[in-house]
Amino acid sequence: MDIKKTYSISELAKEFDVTTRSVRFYEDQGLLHPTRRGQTRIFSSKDRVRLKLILRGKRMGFSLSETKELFDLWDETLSGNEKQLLLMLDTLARKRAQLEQQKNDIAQAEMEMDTAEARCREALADLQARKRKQTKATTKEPESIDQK
Amino acid sequence: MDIKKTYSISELAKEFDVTTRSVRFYEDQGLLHPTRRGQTRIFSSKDRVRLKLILRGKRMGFSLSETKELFDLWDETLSGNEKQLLLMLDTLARKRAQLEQQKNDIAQAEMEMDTAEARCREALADLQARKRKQTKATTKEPESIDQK
DNA sequence: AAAATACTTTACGTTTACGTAAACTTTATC
DNA sequence: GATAAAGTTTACGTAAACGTAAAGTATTTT
Repeated sequence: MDIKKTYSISELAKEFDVTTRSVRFYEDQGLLHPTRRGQTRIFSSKDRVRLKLILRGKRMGFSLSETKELFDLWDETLSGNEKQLLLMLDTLARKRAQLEQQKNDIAQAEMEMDTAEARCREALADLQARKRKQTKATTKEPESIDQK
Repeated sequence: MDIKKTYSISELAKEFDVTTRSVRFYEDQGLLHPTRRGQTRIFSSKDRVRLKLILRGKRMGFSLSETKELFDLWDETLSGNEKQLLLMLDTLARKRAQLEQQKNDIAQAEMEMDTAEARCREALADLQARKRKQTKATTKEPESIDQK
């Protein structure tokens, strides 16, 4: 059970650091389904979870429509007929493959960042060694810690 | 050392499964820097590597301009002054943090997919158990695999 | 009750990452 | 040397994901 049952648009916006405009847009696109009290939107904790999923999806490079497809598929799956269930399993498998690819990409990127960082540190060490030499050579100037 | 020294636009496009339009666009945005023989673009193996990086970046949810920033920063870093080196190290650290976040996101997503899949399989098993019962109960009608 | 605050709809604007078409040139092939 | 294949520029079109402004309503605070 979540702490609260319902949320206003600005509560959600603040919590997840998005604009209310975005939240309304997600509703427009059929990703969120707040009820209304008069005109005012009332978001359920299900909506809250979905917003979290939307944003995670974005960080993972998923488009809104991809995320929507997943939501819709899941909703249909809950209605429980066999075809939907099989379709969902299939989709899950495909998404898993995607995640594997992303993990590979990340691992590669990390390796390259390792070597990039190493090179940077080498170059830095070089520069600083040279600086020390220069300082020794010209002992008269003490402003060796020169920044600007 | 790579197999080849230079590449045509369509070679690269084919190898990485993008359109030539995209490749030209990446050049336009300053991410690739082919030389010319007359009008024709000639891509170096450095360009090839960069194209690979562009596409990986996209899979990881990076925009072209983010990727370009990294390229530019790296080029400047190679010019070797201390400020650039420190800036690069800083940027690398920030990117690492981003990758950590993505790894968390992926781990979360995988967990949720695990439970989703489990539920699917349960539901499927349920349905199939019921089907078997029905078949036993009403042995007279063989059209128990009712679909429509 | 007036003012401030929060929320609403409507609608046009913007950026990103290309697609698509037109009209032309260069290079390879028969 | 014709013709096909691959490449080029120019330029307009488009979908996604909001930003931003306008103009109104509802609620809360003073």
